[in-house]
Amino acid sequence: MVRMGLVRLDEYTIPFVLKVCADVPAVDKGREVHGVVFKLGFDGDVFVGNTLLSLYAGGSIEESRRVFEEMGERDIVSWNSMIAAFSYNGCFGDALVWFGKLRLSNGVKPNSVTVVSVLPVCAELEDGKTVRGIHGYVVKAGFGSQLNICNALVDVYGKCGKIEAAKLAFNEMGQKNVVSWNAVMSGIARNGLAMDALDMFRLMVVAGEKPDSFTLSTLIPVLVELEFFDMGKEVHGYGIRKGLVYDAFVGNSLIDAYAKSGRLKEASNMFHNMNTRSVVTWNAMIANFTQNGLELDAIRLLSEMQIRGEFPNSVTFTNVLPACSRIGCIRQGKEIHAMSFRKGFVFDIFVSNALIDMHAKCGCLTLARNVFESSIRDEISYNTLIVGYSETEHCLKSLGLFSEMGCAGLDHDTVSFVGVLSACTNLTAIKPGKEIHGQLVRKLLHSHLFVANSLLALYTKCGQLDIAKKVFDQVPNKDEASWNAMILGYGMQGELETAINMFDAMRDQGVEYDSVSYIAVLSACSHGGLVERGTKYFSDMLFRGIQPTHMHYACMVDLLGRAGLMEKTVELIKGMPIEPDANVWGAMLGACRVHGNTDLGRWAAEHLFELKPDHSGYYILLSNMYSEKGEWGEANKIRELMKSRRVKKQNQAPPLSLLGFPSGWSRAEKRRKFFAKIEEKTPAKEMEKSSLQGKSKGEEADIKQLRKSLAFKATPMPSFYKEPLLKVDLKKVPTTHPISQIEIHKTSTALIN
DNA sequence: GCAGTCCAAG
Repeated sequence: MVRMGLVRLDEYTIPFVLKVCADVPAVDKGREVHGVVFKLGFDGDVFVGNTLLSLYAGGSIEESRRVFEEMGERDIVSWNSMIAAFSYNGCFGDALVWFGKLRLSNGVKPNSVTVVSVLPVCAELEDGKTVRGIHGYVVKAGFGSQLNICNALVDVYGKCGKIEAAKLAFNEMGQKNVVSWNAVMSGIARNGLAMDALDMFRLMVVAGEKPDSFTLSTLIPVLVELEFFDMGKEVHGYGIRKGLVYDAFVGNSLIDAYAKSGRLKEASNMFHNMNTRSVVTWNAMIANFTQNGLELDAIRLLSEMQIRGEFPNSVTFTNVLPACSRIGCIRQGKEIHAMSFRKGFVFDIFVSNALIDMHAKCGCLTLARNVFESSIRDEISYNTLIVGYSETEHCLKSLGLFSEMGCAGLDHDTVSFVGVLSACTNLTAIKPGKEIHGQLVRKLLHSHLFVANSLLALYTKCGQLDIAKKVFDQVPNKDEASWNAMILGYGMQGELETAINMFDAMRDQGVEYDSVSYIAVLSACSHGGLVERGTKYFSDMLFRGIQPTHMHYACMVDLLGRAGLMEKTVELIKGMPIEPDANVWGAMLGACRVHGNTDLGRWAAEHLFELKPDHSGYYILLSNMYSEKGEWGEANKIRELMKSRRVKKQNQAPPLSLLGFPSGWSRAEKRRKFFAKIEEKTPAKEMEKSSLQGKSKGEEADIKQLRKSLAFKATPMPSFYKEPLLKVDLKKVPTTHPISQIEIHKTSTALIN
């Protein structure tokens, strides 16, 4: 660096020194020189002023502006420097305003440098109108034959969504180079026209232009979009032959392509063979793991990238959060939340939506709501929360959000409808449900498969089989869930013959039975006391290799038990390969009650006392069984037992299994209860424990190790997030039994991707 | 002697 002490500062040396200060950069030294300039009275000189502008271009807009204003005269370089400074500092609006001022000023005219500086600004602001204006100016001013300007025009038109204009500008170019082709292709691709982009690529090859690394990194995502994975492999081969795969962009797109086609190993190979890994590389790899069910590896990679000195960004968090909720790493999820908060990523709508989803999926609806309330919101934010609430006892909030969404000017889509209908189903709220059905018909969405399935769930749950049937008949491509809903509906309504006929019709129509279909038909059989048929269906199911769940066993116990086949029932329970749950024992107890079998009833009840210690109904039922037989002593004993265990008699309906229906809370209900309980006590600990259930020893050790080794430290949630923002407590909603929507939830999972 | 350099990935 130049020692200023040795340099005589005059109007000849000052620009030279200033240039050095700008290049190093040593802005503070430059400021000293600026002082000298001022003192010597050179600040009116255009050339000196321009050098000062270039000194401040990288940082202080205010200083640049002051220099500009204090300049005695300004030339095009001064104006261009100002526009560049605004653009560099992200002040795109100001850059355009100054471009406007320049056009209005007398004497100075924009040149080609101005045009290439302003065009990227238009792209940032997606301001197609201004591009058109600039295009006109380019032609008028005679820059129309400059390749780089035409390329920039094509590019910016594409980025502003003006595809036709981009194509036109491209076609009008007298000569084209590879950049022109790449620009027009990427413009088409980024506007979602993957097929057209591929056609453009073919034309490019026909025209004899050699694809370069830019071409490949545009083309590969296009092939992914079209699911042309084989072609992707060909492109990979071409990249290898031409040495283009060493390009970071190409490598990253290839990782993504292999990940999205489920080729985990190829993606990993790409990752390991890359010599420069950027945050994008890590993100692609994390997405690879999350998408292919290796959630643990996704979370592990988040810490590994930090160990290797790469900082996660908002995309990293968006990709890793779904992994956290899926394997119950709520603590990691919360750490990411805190980290996003510190880094300001919560202001990124993708991150805030992923956070809402993560909290909602983990059952922490209050946290989800807090993020929602303090972020900018789009359709996905609303949908995530609507679906989240619909699986809890606060279903009413789904309805509130659904209408709020409309008031906020956002369009309801199929996910919103599925969510709100699921809430209506849980609430047995037929009236709002019908209104929503009306909206669906107006929007022509009523025969959309997932939506129609939600409608079926609603109408069958509310006992309106006739409407359900009409909806059902209108669905063109019914799936298992559609049939299951109807079978369950008829079964619940007691129209057993119809239920069983539908079950048979289902397969005749070419729709395969799934686990739920058998629950539906078995419950119909048990209603009607059709022991033989039920048993046949059960063995049929085993024969087809469908693993019976607790629900299936509960149905069978109900079926056999009600028919008085106690020995067979006991045999079935004892032979179960899985531990019987409250549904099974509840069905057993119900059967014993019907047949006055206190011995077996006691056996079942004792298991139930263990499994559901707070449930008064079972005690009362057993006690009543004894009193019906006149065994008052035993009856009293049970009442005493209940008292000593401090089980309060609640004003609650008996479990549905005792009413002859295979009961048990739905998955959502179970999850809600589970989370409500642990949220009160030790959220993170219990959550972690539960996420280890059903994992093998190795996996368990892995998860534990991972939790220990995560590179970032847990930070307490800002108190801001702890305060519930919703002060109004909505009326408590009675919980209901959403059995008929077991299949519906599968539509609501892929919200954030 | 001062300003701008086009097209790509998660």
